[in-house]
Amino acid sequence: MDIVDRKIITLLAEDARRSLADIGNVVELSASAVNERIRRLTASGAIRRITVDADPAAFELPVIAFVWIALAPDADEGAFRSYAASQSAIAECHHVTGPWSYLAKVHVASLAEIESFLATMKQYGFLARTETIIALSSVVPGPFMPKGSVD
Amino acid sequence: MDIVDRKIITLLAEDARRSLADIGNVVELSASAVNERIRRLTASGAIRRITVDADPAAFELPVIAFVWIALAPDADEGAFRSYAASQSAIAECHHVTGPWSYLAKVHVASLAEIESFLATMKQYGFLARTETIIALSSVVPGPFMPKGSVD
DNA sequence: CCTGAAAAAATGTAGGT
DNA sequence: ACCTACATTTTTTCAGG
Repeated sequence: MDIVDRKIITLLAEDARRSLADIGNVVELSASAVNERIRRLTASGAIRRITVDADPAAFELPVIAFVWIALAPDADEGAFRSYAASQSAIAECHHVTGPWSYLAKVHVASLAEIESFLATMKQYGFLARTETIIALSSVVPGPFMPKGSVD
Repeated sequence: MDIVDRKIITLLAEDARRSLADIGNVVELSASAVNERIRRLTASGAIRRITVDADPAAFELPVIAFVWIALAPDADEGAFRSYAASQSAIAECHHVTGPWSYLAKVHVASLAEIESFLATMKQYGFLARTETIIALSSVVPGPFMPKGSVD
């Protein structure tokens, strides 16, 4: 990962459909050299995947919420993790410092859906306590990638 | 936005380099029809951009932090918003319900860098109080897109 | 809004520094 | 590692239903 690799990834982050020739013009390399670098960056895992940033509103998921989670003392941590990974509503979930165990970022259709989302997790026996914060607007929106629902 | 459009975007979210013919096979349309749908979805804003999900570690930004921000009573809200948008460390920033005004997700190289990040915002006169939560690990990682630094 | 085929463009590969 | 040239694949355009 040299400075050119970083530049290439940053250009792709702006627009991953730029041609290799275009990118080559910016970083002063041939299209093949850029291609080979992208291949290496992908193989090494520096590039995880080429993806799409979509509008949550188009998926009728206009509500972003951050949910603090304190896991039930007897909760199966492994089960919680695979549950979180499988839920299409959960865009991110981190184990965090501070008084709560996890922080999840969720995309939902409505406030009512947050309630049923929490109720389901409660039924699974995962939750001790939660606290939900709603995003009213986004100064810096952050990307949205619809997950295929794993039902 | 019908069910086919959603399926196309979801497929692109998994791997935006799939060929139109491939996608067409899945949704049972010709490559041209898929192309035309993607064109429309992009024009309407349902697709914001094709981008890359990168590994923060490759950019030497292994630390994810969530910073709760209470804006100083006399802070220029507009200035804060454009500052937040310009900072490459800030991956997301939302105006939120609850006791804090904003929640920012930041990517940094080290804990020390969080300190200087907060110090800079304090110098600009934006901050009244902040609270920082560190992600210890990520159950569901969430994508990382390097922003070009606007210095 | 779709198909199918032709044209244009981008990507992947080979051989030579 | 990179370049140029070429083969292959993909994307884009367009006539027609």
